[in-house]
Amino acid sequence: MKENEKLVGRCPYVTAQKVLSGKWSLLILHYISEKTLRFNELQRLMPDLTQATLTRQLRALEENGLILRKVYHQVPPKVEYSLSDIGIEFNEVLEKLEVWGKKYIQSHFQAHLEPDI
Amino acid sequence: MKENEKLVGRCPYVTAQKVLSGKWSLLILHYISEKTLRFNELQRLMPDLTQATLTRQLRALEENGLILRKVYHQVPPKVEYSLSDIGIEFNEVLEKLEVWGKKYIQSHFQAHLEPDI
DNA sequence: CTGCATCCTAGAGGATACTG
DNA sequence: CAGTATCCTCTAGGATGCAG
Repeated sequence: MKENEKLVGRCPYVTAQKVLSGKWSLLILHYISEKTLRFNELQRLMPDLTQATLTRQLRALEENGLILRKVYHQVPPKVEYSLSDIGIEFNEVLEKLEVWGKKYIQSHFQAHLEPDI
Repeated sequence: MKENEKLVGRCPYVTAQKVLSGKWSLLILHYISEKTLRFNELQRLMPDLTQATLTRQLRALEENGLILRKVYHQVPPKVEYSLSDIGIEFNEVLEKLEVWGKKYIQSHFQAHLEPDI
């Protein structure tokens, strides 16, 4: 689980893989890319994550420099998440990924399902 | 670890995340996208994976329909890996990802290191 | 509202040895 | 050459409860 560490920071693919390893990272980035969001807004958008997990994923993305965390010191607390510069650049990837993901779903899940989320 | 299963096949991001969850999947796809490769060629390109791990990653990519596995029944055996149709389409993502990954590395790893792999 | 602390489990992936 | 078969460790992430 640690043998690719030496490639992080050198190989763009290994580095990207590492940064995006969170199970929900792509979805979170997608939502935040559309609009700055508060913690509970993200929760409502993704009811399948627990609070603890959402927190961890957000921390990881923040530590990796993809998102910004702005805290309003007030009661009750308010925290907003937005994309960093490099996070904004990731939109290019996200767009291609969405297109590809839809094609993939079309070709692998032929059943009629509810619309995308 | 199973709570996003219901979104696989519906949400392109969750689906993509799942398909690409292997630690080496992006790198493997990158190499195969350039050229059909044999098992031992992949091994030599990525000396950090053990045989067992490489096999598992390839199996996963094959099961997810991204790569093709062609077996030549001869002695010694010969197996070639190449991209499937949907795998070829993934090149669009890969290209953007590589560009972004390099930018990310530039902005986060300022030290002078050996060239990319 | 936005977390952190704790516990727990599944499974990814590394190491090593063996095989048709 | 291209794998299996084991074993073992580690950590991501789910569940739940508490807190400023």
